[in-house]
Amino acid sequence: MLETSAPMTASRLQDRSSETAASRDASEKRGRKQSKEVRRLQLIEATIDSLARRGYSETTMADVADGAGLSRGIVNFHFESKEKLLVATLQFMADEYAAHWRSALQKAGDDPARQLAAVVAADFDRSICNKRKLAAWCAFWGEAKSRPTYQALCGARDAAYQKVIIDLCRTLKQGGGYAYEPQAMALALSAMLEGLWLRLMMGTEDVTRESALQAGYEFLVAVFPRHYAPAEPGTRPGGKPAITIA
Amino acid sequence: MLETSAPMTASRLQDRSSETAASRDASEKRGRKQSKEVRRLQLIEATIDSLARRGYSETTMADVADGAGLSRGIVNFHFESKEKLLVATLQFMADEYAAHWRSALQKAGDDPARQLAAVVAADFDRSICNKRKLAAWCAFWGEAKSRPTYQALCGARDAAYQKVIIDLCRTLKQGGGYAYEPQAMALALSAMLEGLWLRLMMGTEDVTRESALQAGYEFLVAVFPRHYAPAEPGTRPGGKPAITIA
DNA sequence: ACATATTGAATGAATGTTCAACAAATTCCG
DNA sequence: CGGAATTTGTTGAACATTCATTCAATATGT
Repeated sequence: MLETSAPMTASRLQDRSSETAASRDASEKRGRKQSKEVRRLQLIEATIDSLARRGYSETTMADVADGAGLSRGIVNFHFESKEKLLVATLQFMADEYAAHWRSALQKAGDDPARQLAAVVAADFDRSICNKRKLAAWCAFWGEAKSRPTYQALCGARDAAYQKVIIDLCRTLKQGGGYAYEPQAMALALSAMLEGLWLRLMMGTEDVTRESALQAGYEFLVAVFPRHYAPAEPGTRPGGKPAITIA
Repeated sequence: MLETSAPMTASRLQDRSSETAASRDASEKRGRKQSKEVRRLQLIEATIDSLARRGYSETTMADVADGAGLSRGIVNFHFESKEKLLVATLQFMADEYAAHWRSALQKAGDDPARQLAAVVAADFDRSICNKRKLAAWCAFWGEAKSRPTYQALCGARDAAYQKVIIDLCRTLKQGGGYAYEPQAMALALSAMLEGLWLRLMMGTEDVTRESALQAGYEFLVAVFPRHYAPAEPGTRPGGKPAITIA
């Protein structure tokens, strides 16, 4: 359950002398101008890999370089230092996450109930929510308290995200006559999503992406009963987990 | 907001030559048999301090020894290695956490609604929920994926905890005629608690122990409306956050 | 030819571990 | 009881290892 989305991981487990998927995509053909940016991405991907496989404290420059199939000194050429490589990696993940939920929000149309459900579902999308990425996020979380730079980037669910969730909760409250404080409800919701990520990363128990999303939906159904209803439980052989927008 | 609970922290910020609080408690008087265990605790406290202040990756044996006001080689005498010191520290925190929620559960009496509220409240007790401890937990989380030993100990809310929460949710469901799956609801609840810890640790936004507990209570009120009701919002100058057991 | 990208060995700093010497407490024995 | 003998706890310097960084040499593309 919860397989990784990147093809790199598998190949790197067996042999580091063979070229990585990312390097195959990148190399040859390209001009230098382009290649420079591609190299950075390649190294960032290798960093995420290493974070997921070895953890923050055992991620070394050599490991990243090997993972990318390049030489030792290369990282200090493209990124100035290890610290800057890690910041760039975190920035990359934060940008990717933000783009993802914004896109989901937009695709959901104008109905606030549908929008909120879409943002919740987006959190458990394969492209965002896989062992590799979650492990990397968690690695940064663990170092965030003692590093202001990380702290600023580390909230995937940042101030802008929080504002959107609060506004959606407020809108639903007005439209459904609920009693709750939107602020507190939004905090509870986003904290739960983050907590579910943590559980998924840990991999203990039998929590899967599906059961995590299910828990997220149950939350919505319970808190906003006039906007959501559980889909009939019998009829979902393998399709999307169940929720219905009223 | 969210001050640390241990007296050691303050003294260590100014001067490491002066004896630490913990060492003052421990030293003199005691026989060796006793002192050995006390030393271990002293070093474990210093480890938690270092994890909170520097993060996992920058916590060094020298820093722990200095923090405890002892010499460099001492840690390898009481614990065999750095790895074992860290495992012992994590074990200590896990035991402490488990003892805390079990105690809260027992004190809550026989009413399941009161029990569940008590377990939620216990999570935000000063003795458990302070910057120092939360930062240390998070430091371990960040390394847990790549270390099976950590992974086993790292779920503060472990299998036993989860079972209790599920059972309480099931009992409430039967007594109140709710529609939710107890398993999923318990997952949502405990994930939210963990997520709130994470937010508190990050210290971003204006999340405090009080507002986090408030969010936890709002969850209970929303999900189990026949068992909980929000206390009247106007009347709490500084007392416990508001919830009423029906 | 020139600029840019890449290599890999050399370097130096940081850090976990070891250990011989030392201190303190406990036991042994006259 | 009192002073050696012994066990236990502690120190700090020495050691070996790991790792980020540097840089002269080389390769590649313009």
